[in-house]
Amino acid sequence: MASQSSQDQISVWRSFLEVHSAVIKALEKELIEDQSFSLTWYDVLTHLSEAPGARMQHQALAESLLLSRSGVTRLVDRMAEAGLVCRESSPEDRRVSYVVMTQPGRDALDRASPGHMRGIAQHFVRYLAAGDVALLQGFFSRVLDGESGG
Amino acid sequence: MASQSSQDQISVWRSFLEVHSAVIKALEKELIEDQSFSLTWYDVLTHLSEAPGARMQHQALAESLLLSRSGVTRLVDRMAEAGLVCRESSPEDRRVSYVVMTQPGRDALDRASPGHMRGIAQHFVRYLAAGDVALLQGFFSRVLDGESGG
DNA sequence: GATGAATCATTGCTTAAGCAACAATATACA
DNA sequence: TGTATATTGTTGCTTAAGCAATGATTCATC
Repeated sequence: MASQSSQDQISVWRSFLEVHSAVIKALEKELIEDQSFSLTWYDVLTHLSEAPGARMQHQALAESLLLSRSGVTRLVDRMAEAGLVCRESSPEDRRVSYVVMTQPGRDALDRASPGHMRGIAQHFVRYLAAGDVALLQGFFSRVLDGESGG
Repeated sequence: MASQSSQDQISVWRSFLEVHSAVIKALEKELIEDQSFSLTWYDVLTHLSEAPGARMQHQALAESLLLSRSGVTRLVDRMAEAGLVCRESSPEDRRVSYVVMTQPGRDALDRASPGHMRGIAQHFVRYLAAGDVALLQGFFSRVLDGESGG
């Protein structure tokens, strides 16, 4: 039971990185083959679908997606051109503009979702042993709590 | 013990993504502030330092770093310009060129390493509870075995 | 030994992201 | 009220990555 050496811990970190890269690549590939859009687009649609009115400010979207504001501006440009979202300016605060999911956006998400869920199951979830879920979630939550605060 | 719902599993996946993004950003920021180079450069130096003769083919480096060959070509261009690595062509196979760590590269890695290790400890490892290491490593290994094979 | 297929690194082109600077608007406070 | 400060989204510029095509070389098979 000598599994707390510094080497082991670094090794866990490295494996974490490798797993991320491998799984992301597999999922992205599938998503692009099936629906010809990226994981980022999927993320945008998911976040919008969960927001009240399927609408979010650029700022909030950037925070949720962990992207910069300028990144979101261009991302929304592309998705709007593809018809999946549109912009609406706020009457209350004329600086803000909302990103709103369109019906085609909803449809695209509905089409992509089952396959993507299957992909997550196949490339990630299926390797979880009984009891892993709770433990991993605990660990991840501690990281996120600790890192967001400081 | 009802912790195996599909929702929980998806939630673990999402948390995984968030943790990756948050921790990577923190580490990258520190590394750039302290040593003015990126996590990718650090990775290159680490892989080289662990390779026999501190040398690797582009191809092998690309596989280790999970990058494309063209990406590695340009990455090595930049690092060579900074003096941290150099190229050596193989006398046996004149197609291949090795990437070799220089002494400045070694020095840079030695300078960066302690701080980066501290960063990994602070932003990631310190949230590991007793027993998490073995369990996480088990999970990650299963993913990597499964995904590399198919 | 010669020719076709495979492998290695590189290059041109495209895409996507970040930072810093900006303009428009809102808020604070005096 | 008026002026300084902060916030929101956008734009210019830079950086880094991938794909597909290329050239050089090696391998395989006849």
